[in-house]
Amino acid sequence: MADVAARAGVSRALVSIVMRGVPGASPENRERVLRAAAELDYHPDQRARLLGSGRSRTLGVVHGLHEPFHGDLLESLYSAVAGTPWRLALEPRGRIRAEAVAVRALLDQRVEALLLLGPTAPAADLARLAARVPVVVLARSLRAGRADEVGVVRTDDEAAARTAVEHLLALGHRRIVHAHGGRAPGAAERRAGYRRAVTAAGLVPELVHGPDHEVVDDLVAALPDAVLAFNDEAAAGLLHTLRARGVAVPGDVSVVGFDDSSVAALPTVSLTTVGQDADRLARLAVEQAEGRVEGVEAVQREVVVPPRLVVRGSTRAR
Amino acid sequence: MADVAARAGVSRALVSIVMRGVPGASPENRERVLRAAAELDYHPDQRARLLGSGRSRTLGVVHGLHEPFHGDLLESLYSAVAGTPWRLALEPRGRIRAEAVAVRALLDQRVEALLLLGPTAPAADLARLAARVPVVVLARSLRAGRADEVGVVRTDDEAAARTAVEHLLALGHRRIVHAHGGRAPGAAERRAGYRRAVTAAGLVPELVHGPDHEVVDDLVAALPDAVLAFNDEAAAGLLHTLRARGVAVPGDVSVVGFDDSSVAALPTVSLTTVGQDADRLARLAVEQAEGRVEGVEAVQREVVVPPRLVVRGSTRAR
DNA sequence: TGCGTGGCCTAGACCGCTCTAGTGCTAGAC
DNA sequence: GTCTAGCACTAGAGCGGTCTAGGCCACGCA
Repeated sequence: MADVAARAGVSRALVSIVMRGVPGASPENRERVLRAAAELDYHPDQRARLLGSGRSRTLGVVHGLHEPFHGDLLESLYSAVAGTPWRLALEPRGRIRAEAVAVRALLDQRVEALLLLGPTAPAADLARLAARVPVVVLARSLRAGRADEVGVVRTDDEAAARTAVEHLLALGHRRIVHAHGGRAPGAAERRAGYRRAVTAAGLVPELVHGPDHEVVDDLVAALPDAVLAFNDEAAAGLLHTLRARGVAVPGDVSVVGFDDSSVAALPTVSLTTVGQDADRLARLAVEQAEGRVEGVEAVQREVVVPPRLVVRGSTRAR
Repeated sequence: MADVAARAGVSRALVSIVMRGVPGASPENRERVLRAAAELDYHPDQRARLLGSGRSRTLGVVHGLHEPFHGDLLESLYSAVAGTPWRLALEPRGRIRAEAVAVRALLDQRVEALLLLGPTAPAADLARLAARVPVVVLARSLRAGRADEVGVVRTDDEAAARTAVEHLLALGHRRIVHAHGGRAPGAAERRAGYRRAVTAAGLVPELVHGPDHEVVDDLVAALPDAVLAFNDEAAAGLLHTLRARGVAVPGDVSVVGFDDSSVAALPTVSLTTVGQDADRLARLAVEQAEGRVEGVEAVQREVVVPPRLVVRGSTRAR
């Protein structure tokens, strides 16, 4: 920085002003400083910059290494912070790296808020964490009351199931089976949405747990009009197994998945699915984090985002 | 830090000594400082710490957001740096975030070396980058001479193809077709390995490009003993298509993939595949980066890691 | 002429650490 | 009894920025 100042014939303070892009420098000097910086290939040290200004302007993100949807969310988070003064610091968790380690690393970097993607920690731990730093949880629901200080941004799983059922009903299907996800996150909401939508149509809910061999046997024996799987992996597995047994999809039976993961988009799979709106989730999460950092009063505790139906080749009218 | 020093009744310098875990403090004072730190929930500011010591002790990692294998590599990288003084800084690249942006962000953090996972930049750019900071490329090969300053750690793709062919030969298969990957990274090496191994066994190489519909038609019409696909996705697609057409895998034909990705491990897929040794790649990459940072003379330019055959349910003896 | 006023610029404190160059003290060597 | 060595500890100068307070210099206006 001193070198740039010397070369441009100004003080270090003026270099700082120019590099930050704030008013307070004449056009000539601004130009001169920028040229000197370019010639010396000078780029301000991010760490020093953040240290000097009292704050870090950094949102810490904890994501799972082996969850494809987190990749989508991260992509959307980066576009959500583009153009804002915020930057993102990533710390992954995985098989050998615990969530707590990732959080600790972010706190040691003095991030101003934490964005936790599908956190595994119990609600009580999250509440304790939220007492020290603003926390926004993405892609996981948290019972109200347990952790009121924690912000939540999530997809409306119940609406997602309802949307899927309504799509199938619109195609003329009547007997719609739900292969549910047991105790997986979101599974309960999806079951509820399924039940409600099916019942509302005057039909009877039929639930089976995950598509294992026996379940598939039963399905093949008494083929329903459509199957609503718990997620895309389950749906894809089901789809392949059914086809291997000579059942045409979507000819004989329609299949719907959840998540709009990359599996669903594969040409050989081409799965109709209900996806999460990653862009919107990300944008809302950043806004929520920002609001909490600034101490805005009116920050909602929980924001629920409607899902998006993606129609592909695994569903067809009766 | 001053608060901790005051509470423990020592100087800030001694707190620094204790927090860094270096010798120079009496057991009593060490204990006292640690207790004070715990009571105040004091954790040193990472940025200030790195700023103060001239160096950052940080390896910058650029990874793709939508590449599952990078998740495995990251996991291995974190275990490779555990216990060393190094930390990792992640910057992802994706559809909207260019590799150059990620690299710039890492340089602004003053990382001491760059670990690029499957970089997309041309070799010339990498060479230019390597002139400014030590660079190690993972999971991509780089022609020698083009970028001698760039370190490379990669899997031996040729050996991988050879290993796969030898596995199939050992099972008694004779007519082995390779559905190759065209100009994808590593595809050329895999073709070469396939050709060499097949020819060495006195057989004739048969190459087809990717498993599209016509190719599958041809395969079904004149069923070979085994098919070696270019990667797991292609292999899984092939597997499903063949089964849907009534061809038993591995009963009628064996299928082998590449990469040992998560697809291959799915119970419904259960693909025999040749995988990359992520742990070893990661360890070697960290060592190489470390060597380059320390200016060790004897750093190899390219390190090639042998692949690992993972036998699952898609291959069977004739 | 005197007096704000605002734009441009600089000196220097400060952010929260590390690290060098000491100081003071005890103990062993001669 | 003096020297030296080594240990425990501290003062204070950085690290590379930001930011506050203030200086200087037109310029407009009474």
